[in-house]
Amino acid sequence: MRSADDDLTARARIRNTALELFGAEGVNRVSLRAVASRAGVSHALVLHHFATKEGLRKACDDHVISLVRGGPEADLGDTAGLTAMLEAGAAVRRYLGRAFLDGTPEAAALFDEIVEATGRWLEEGVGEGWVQRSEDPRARTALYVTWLLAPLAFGEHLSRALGVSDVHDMEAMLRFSRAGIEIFTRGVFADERVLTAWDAVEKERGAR
Amino acid sequence: MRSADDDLTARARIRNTALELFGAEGVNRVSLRAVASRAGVSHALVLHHFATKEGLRKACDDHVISLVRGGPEADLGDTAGLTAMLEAGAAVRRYLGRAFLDGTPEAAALFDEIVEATGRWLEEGVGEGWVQRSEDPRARTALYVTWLLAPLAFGEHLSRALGVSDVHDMEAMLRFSRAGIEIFTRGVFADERVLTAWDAVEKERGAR
DNA sequence: CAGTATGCTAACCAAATGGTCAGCCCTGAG
DNA sequence: CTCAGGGCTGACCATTTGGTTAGCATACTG
Repeated sequence: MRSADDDLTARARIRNTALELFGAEGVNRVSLRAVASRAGVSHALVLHHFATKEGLRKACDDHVISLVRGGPEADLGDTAGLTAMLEAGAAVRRYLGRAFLDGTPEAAALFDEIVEATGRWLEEGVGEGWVQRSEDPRARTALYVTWLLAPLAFGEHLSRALGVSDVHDMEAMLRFSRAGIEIFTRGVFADERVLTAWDAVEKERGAR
Repeated sequence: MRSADDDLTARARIRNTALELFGAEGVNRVSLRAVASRAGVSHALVLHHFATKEGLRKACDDHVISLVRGGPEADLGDTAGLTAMLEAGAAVRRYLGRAFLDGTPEAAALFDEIVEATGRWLEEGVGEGWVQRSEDPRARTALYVTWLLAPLAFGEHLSRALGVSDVHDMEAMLRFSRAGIEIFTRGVFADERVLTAWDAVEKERGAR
């Protein structure tokens, strides 16, 4: 890993280091000096290349997003981004989770983009009959995407619940993606009683 | 709101203010001085009551968790915590989302507790026939809980996708919970082809 | 009344942070 | 060779941060 890094320009090395640290600790818990020292450069060089800390963060955002966008398969359709997320390295995934949570404009744009693509994909599926019709397609799409991305944010807890040591362990990821597809395919509830109950609650709320 | 706060002890007022700010901005982006000034006290008083910033954070954790645990209905079963989350105020929800993301020990314990309760509930449902049988019950439970909590972390993006202005708008929450229950009840996919495709991919991966 | 705990504050402190600046070193062009 | 420009650094700076301390006021208790 370090030997591979040696080939990179200092600028790229700094960005990669920042990506890693930001993803692991959160942007504002990581100082420029920490990034610099871990990248083996002076902290002034970081500013020299990225002007401000915000500039560095944005560079990370752009890099990660380009990785996700221009992934192996150009088409976001198929499994709607999930594959790209799966393929991305652990550091990138961690960073993405933070970015969505911190609500940077770049992350928001990416989210919206994924929602839009997924919306089209689901709609297409409805037309072709392999996706259920929804009573609120827009909400369903948004929630579907949120759920796909949820493990990025809850990875730590998820892995603990599965009894896996490493948060972004590949085996664990495969396991819960499988569980997710199972839910998306067969649902969780075997009959409509929860749905009915919920509708009753809402009706009562409306009457109140 | 402010008039209601006037009745509280300064200690409680500080905690509530911190809860609000921490939830909105993230713990480490909020200074003790910011909390103090917003609560209308000196920053030294904050330390006087909570000793350290970490102490304040822990007090917030404990408070929020006790709110969630000892909610209206003592039994976490039914809708498995979702109701409690719905009933909790926006500030509390925001804070909870941050807490899960920051991975504090208290949040982790709460998560595990919810997973356990939900696991029992789903198992019971399987026994009684109103919950689908799963091929990996543990993974399903973990994912189910993660998905229930996901809106806490992705609220901002979710509301944007729904075209709602306020992140924790009640109407929006009702709308996507309904969409969620719809998915849990009927699934998303109308046939098993995605599941089958996924299994094929994994088999190929295993062969590799 | 004396004494003492408690809520509270102003002033202060050391450390760390993001950012600036002057200048070194090295390569590549004239 | 010269010299210009980019990569890179050490030293410096203002600001903010979490945390400490001494002390004030008020209220309860003997």
